[in-house]
Amino acid sequence: MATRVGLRSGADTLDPSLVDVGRISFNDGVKRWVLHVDMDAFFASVEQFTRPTVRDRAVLVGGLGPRGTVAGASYQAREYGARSAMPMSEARRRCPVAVILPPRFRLYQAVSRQIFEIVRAASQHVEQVSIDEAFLEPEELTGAPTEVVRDFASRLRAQVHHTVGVTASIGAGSGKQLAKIASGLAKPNGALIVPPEQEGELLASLPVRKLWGIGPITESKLHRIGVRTIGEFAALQPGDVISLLGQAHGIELHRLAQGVDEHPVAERGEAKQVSAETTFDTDITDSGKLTSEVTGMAQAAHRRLVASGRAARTVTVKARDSSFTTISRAETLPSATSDFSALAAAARRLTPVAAPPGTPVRLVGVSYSGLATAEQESLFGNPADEPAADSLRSHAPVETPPAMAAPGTEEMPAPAWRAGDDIHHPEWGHGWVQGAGIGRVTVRFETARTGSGPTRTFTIGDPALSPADPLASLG
DNA sequence: TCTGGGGTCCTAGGACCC
DNA sequence: TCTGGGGTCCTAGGACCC
Repeated sequence: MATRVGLRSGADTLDPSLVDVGRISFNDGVKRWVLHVDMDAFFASVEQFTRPTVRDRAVLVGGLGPRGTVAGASYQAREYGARSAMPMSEARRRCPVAVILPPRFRLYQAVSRQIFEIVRAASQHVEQVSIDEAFLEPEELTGAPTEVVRDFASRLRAQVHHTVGVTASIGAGSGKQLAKIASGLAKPNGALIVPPEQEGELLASLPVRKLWGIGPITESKLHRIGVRTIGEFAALQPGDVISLLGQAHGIELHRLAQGVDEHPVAERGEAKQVSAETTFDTDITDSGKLTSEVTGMAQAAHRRLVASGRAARTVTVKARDSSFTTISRAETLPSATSDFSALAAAARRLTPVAAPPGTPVRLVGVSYSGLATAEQESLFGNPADEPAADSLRSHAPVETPPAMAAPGTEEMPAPAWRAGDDIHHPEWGHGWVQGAGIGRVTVRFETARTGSGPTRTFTIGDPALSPADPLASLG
């Protein structure tokens, strides 16, 4: 059947449902197909691809400190019960054989960019949701039968895998909600195209938690009144939904549960906020230390603010105490600025308000919002607010970043290699640190293109070893 | 086993203006 | 002097997502 698509010969064989294929039409109830592309265990998969030795092994990507959590777990690690967002200590307990690797976000970003180039080439309408997820609404699929969508999805998956070396799963349905649910069900390395006539049944049988927008709190509210499936939720009276979940949120979720989902696939705008935060290995009480950490976060967020060519009007400082209570305090400036000293000064003013002196603090963060483009800053900024010397000051670091202020290192030591670090050796090429023991470091020399490579052990201070760019591990 | 870091959107209340 | 209603801006917190 599908092979006849587009053929115009033999008028008697024309099937109206096929004639529409490939025609651009967004009108009159012709069924739209929304696809959701989701990379499988993205961070862990990129690690497995670029470090062939761990390709078939349990891999946990995440913070190595005492308060680290799992950012990515390979499917092998998931078999042991390790999961994303789980404390790393718990994940290691469940999966002692796992290889633990610190995240290499720049590498994931680079791979992500390649993936979405492919995706954008396949569809005019793309909405990137995160580093590893996107919705598509390819015009050529409007009104297409299921098999045509299936072919499209399998070509796209093959292309992604061939180009970047990691697998994607794809779900498709009449709206974003169903496409997302379908991709989840298709994982790993699969595709699920939900025909229109099966959507209702599929949706109704799923637990409410699967609905996009229902988290642990809303789930337990629904459980309390005996509602466990999306079908049961859909059957509630609108009045009951509103009193339980609120007007806006409740009604929107209720419509989704009933299969009403007309959200367009649309590219997202620029970020509305830029932030940086850090959790300390042990709580901080010293206010001087706290202020310097806040300044460090102000600087980290400022780097990305400037990189995006923007200026901010509102500065927010967030502090979380030892009881996990989070307090935020904000200050809005007269006009948007990208001047570091002005932003950092506001952050420092807010610090004692968010974290009264003496409070044991486990996390601090700085966020910039009320963002304007840098041009808007110069257009609307009030010159009287900014002394002439400001342009000079803005380039001078206000304080030494905390990392460089670490004491007890008077003799300049060799680089402290950590497991997972990228390394270059003039003879052996690109490698990564498998282990760093007393005075020694073991390096595995391999990239995505080499296959599993050899290991060599060096003394820590070996001058032939130098830090390498993670992107080099793509080979 | 105590709970990361980057975001988005919504709500509610107070200040302020008309 | 009191009342009130609408609109906007700002702040703080919470739920949710990956």
